[in-house]
Amino acid sequence: MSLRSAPIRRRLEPDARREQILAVAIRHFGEKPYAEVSTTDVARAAGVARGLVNHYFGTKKDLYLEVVRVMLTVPPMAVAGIPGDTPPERADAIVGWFLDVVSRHSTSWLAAITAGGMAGDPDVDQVIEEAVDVAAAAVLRAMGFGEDPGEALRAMARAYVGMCTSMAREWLQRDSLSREQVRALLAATLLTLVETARSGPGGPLS
Amino acid sequence: MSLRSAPIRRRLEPDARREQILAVAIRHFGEKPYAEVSTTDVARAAGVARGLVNHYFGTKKDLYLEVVRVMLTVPPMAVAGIPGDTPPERADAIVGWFLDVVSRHSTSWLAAITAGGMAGDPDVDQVIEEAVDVAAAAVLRAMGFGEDPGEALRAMARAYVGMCTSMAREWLQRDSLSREQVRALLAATLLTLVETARSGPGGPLS
DNA sequence: ATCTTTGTTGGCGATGTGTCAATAAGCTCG
DNA sequence: CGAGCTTATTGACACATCGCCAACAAAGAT
Repeated sequence: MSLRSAPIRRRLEPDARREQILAVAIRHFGEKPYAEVSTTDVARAAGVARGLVNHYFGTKKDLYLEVVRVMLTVPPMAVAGIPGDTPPERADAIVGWFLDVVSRHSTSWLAAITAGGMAGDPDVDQVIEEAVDVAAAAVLRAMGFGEDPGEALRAMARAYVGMCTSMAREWLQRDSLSREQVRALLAATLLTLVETARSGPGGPLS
Repeated sequence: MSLRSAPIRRRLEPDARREQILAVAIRHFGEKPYAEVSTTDVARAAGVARGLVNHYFGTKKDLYLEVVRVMLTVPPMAVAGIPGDTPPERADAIVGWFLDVVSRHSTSWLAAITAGGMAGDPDVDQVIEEAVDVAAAAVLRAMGFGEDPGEALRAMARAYVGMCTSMAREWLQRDSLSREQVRALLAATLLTLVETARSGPGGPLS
């Protein structure tokens, strides 16, 4: 019998093992909610003792944080390469780019971004907020604002990104909107944002 | 010694007891993330055996669902009473009303709405989506659309509500925007939405 | 072939959760 | 006023998961 009921234990480079476990964890957390994924599941699926998961990632939440971090990491993109001279053209271009990126990673990206809080956990929140902030900054840069557009403008851009994710959900998950509908409204909203911001940089009349 | 180290067991009406436990649970889930709240905590704070919590609410998740449901249940409001004749006036009014409601329950409301998924749990998602849907419908009604504005429009309104919550966060939690800034951008965005929707009801040119 | 390093394992203790039979609080009726 | 009854409430049991750590062994070094 060549049946190896006891799979010989194999020794991997730390980086390789870590990455392998992380890959398994990403798949699991993408399919089931946090609470329904046990480290035992991940360990078994990775063909590894549960203790090893803790060894590499510490806490279960730490593992989850790493997963979300990876899921939300998008190619920093070439903002400089956004085409168009007029604001409407540039708005169209950046929205189109955003929709391309999101639709490419659709399931995992949306799963991570809508994890929006894991019921208010500060650490998870922070990771997500950082990702949103990066996206918001990219949008502002692409729309011609400098490297430091001011806190108020960044806040508005973050809220705009919030609307973008909501619309992406409607398009990709609920299928209640077409890509064109999403594109049209997001582009128009972005222009409204820019306009409103320009008319009252520190708030209306302040 | 009048010290009662063993507080005599009190018998309450089921409704009263249920409501009392729920109140305690609301406070706890509003302060700490789901995972860090144990049913033992809730039971002890309510001066009750842990088993009783399960007796009244079933699972811990069921309890949490009830909490979120209560937190997101906003007075159905008098949408009919929204003042203003022109769209800009009505937009201003409804945004103002929304901001009033949110700021009144600020912490608990935001905690519930940003629980956005409890890391992807379908049940929690559904409760939140229902609340968002109700809010979206109210906005559309107030803006003069009929009782059945069509699926596409409802989807856009839901995404708009998503932006509203993002901006509420920026205002109430991060303090990065003033109420006036939030009001101005949300009102302008709402007008843009209405305009975009009217110019292409089934999507641009469809 | 033996030593050394360190990736890996398996189990212990603690904590949290759902369930259920046993208990007693408070009302009713004799 | 006391016995009986209903049922709100308790306490403990069984099970699952988690973080930790000492012991083990795979693969390169000597």
